[in-house]
Amino acid sequence: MRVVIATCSVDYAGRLTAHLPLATRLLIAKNDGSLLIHSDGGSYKPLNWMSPPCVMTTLEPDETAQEAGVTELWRVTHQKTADTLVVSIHTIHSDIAHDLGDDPGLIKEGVEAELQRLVAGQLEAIDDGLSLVRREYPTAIGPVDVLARSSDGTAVAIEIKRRGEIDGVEQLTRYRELLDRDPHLRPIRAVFAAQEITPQAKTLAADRGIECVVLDYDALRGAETPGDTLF
Amino acid sequence: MRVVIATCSVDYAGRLTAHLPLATRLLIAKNDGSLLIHSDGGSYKPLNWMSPPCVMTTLEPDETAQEAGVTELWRVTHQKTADTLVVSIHTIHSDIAHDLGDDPGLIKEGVEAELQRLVAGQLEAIDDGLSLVRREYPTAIGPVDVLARSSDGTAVAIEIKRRGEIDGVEQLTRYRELLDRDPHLRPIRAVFAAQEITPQAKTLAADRGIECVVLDYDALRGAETPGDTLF
DNA sequence: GATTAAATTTCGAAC
DNA sequence: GTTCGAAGTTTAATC
Repeated sequence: MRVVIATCSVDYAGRLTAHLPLATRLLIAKNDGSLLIHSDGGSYKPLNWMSPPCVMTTLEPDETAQEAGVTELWRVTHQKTADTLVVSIHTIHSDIAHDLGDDPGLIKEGVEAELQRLVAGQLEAIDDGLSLVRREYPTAIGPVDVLARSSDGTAVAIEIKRRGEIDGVEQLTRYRELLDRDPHLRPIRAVFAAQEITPQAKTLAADRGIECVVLDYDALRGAETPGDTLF
Repeated sequence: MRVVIATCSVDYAGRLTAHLPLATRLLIAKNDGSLLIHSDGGSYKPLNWMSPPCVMTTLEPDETAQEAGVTELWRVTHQKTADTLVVSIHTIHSDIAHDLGDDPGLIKEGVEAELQRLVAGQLEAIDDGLSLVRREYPTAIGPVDVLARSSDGTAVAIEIKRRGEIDGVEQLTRYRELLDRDPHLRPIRAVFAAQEITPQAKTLAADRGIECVVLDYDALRGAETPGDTLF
């Protein structure tokens, strides 16, 4: 990896055409040929970048460019897509190279899968009297997160999201439509459960006759007893 | 901005819980307190990060940590959400600081808005005999990209995407449903236009009686005459 | 390999 | 300030 702080301008041509005016920025050249251009702000997204697989070549600026103050030209190209990124470097303030080696990678937990597992084990968080039929209940267009039965025997399709948005309601609507064709399941009750639900999603759900439940992750986690994980 | 190459392990607790085992990585501390942790691979997304607004503090490792080889501890916290990122540094290989100043920002062109403008000006790319009613035709749930009329007077709702996926078909379906309630427009013909359309989106569109058109961006751009931009 | 859904998404605009 | 859709999205899972 090579890390450079330089005053430069940047041009990109690919999915779109973009230009960065002359300024001082952080350039990160990774071993796979990819390049990131960061400013001292914004979030983790670079101002501009080139994704691997790609190749970086350093070239001499032509006379016109030299007169404009360009001392070095970096050209990064993606062979397949013909995307090209050109960095016109005026001044290099710092230039560091270091071999990082492979990274063991991120170990994470606590995402949607766990939320689904928690809800499946504590259906009372959705409604009283529900019993689990199965998680990831298959349909022609993909599995429903949870299928359950109410105490009166009605089938309940539950879609679980971390953030409930309009797309999730659409997804659940499609599942319900398919499940409703099964005479053993019809009529389906549909529940949209998420840690947070946008107002628009709530409105659409209400319009479609879909119930909304806001989940409390900490409460679900806290209520889980060690024994629950055995089932 | 401070740029450090260090052998470290990282722990994050917030939306999820995550851990990075000991390895050599690039640490970028931006002026707004945010921190990025990059490996020598992957795309532009860091292995781990903390988004602004947040505060970074450097602390002395306790005795246990020191015995484990930790020479420095960085704690980055987000006040509102209580997210916390802790970097346990064992060895610093490089440590650079540089004031970058504000960035003028990216100038870009060629995104969906332009695609919409091009199609509105060249409705023959959709079908022969169409005439523009208006772009961004308003409905209760948001504007339809383009509303046009066929030569026989039928209203045509056109949804334009760069990449046509199932969501776009759902969106267009909702628009058509609403527009169909207007006696001056009914019955609505719906067209889903995109540079690429996924098979599943095509299938759903066909099932809903929505036409699909694959757009050729370069052709649209090339066919545009200077005069067209006046209208 | 293609496709789909999720992301600690981020980013920008409209309301 | 919220909310919502788009992104040169990226990434992981699934077919």
